[in-house]
Amino acid sequence: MKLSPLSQSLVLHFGEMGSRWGLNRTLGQMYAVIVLTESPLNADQISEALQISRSNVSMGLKELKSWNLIKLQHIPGDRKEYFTAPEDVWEIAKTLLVERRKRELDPTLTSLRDALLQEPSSSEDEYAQQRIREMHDLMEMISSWSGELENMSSGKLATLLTLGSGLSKILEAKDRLLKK
Amino acid sequence: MKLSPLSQSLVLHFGEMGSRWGLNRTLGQMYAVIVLTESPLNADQISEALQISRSNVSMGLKELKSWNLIKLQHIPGDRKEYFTAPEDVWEIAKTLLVERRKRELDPTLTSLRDALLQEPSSSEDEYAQQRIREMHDLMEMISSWSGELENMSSGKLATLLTLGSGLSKILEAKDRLLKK
DNA sequence: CTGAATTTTCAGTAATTTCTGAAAATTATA
DNA sequence: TATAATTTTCAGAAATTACTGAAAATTCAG
Repeated sequence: MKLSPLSQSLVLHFGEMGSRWGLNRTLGQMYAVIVLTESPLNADQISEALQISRSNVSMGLKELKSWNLIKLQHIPGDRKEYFTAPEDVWEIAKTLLVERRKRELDPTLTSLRDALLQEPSSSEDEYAQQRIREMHDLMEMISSWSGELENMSSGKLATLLTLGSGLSKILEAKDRLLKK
Repeated sequence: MKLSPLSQSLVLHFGEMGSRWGLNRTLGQMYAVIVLTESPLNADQISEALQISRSNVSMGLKELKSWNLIKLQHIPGDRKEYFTAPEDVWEIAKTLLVERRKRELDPTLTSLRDALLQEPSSSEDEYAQQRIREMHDLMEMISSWSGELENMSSGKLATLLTLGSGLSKILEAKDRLLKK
């Protein structure tokens, strides 16, 4: 499978961004190819399109599965496994949110909680625990809020995101609103 | 400067998380020490606390400055430069949001826009552009929404985050609410 | 200015991460 | 159940990233 110049350039860009997104270059490239191609792809096609080894593709697919970013499909009469991305980009975004929360927030929340259970052994420790408490409360809020978003329908998410500056106004009015 | 067991264990944790947060181990550790210590720290103290070379600290501080995560202070009678983290963890969170948007979203938005300007040269390209359009619109929304958050006061942000399941209710009522 | 204190830079090295090919494991058809 | 197709694993190699010490640059008190 050969990529068109259009896809090629985006695939390269996703590769460069991959590491910034908590993936890595190959994973970024692989996902770009899968997202941009309408038909389901098998490992050999990905390997050829990106000029990387079959085994590398296998490892990459394993990782993309662990991120829940790809869907496995079977094509009648073909023993190979084929993969697609979800059709709805909102779904993809929500999945990324879930997974990044799991990887970037949850372990730290645990760690902060542990630290709060320790007995402070000096005034320095007391200060540290105070900051730990603040970080913990903040991350807890972000975490539960992100859980909230994860359970919203794409439509509702879109509504929320398009509010723009309306958001502030709504917040000002929220007490009035929630009383009912 | 020697770290207490309490700080030590969190510093190690932040080090491990560093790379997942788009920093790296040393940067994560450095920031943990700075956040958890009440008094401003100079490069030598950080170097000693983390057992890393002075030059490594220098590079790390440069990077933390580029992230706007630390504040430079001068102590009367001392020529060294001292650093602290913002007192308000919400400020830190907002800064992280700004910087990650700049690094993780903005370049891709540019790239997606470029791709949309290309002339599709096949039906495959047309499909690709359709997905690119969806990704672009989504990322644009997230980007401008995050800009919205960046300009909110900590208090308002806290209100928003504590809404929890109230969020959905508010969204349902928003049309009614915004008419006024 | 001068020079001591401090910070920054950077080439080389060390550590980590990613990638490959070969072999092992799994799967599914006949 | 045997075997051919396919996927996965993994040890070593390659590539990338991070770290160090020495030297250069900067800063500032006298």
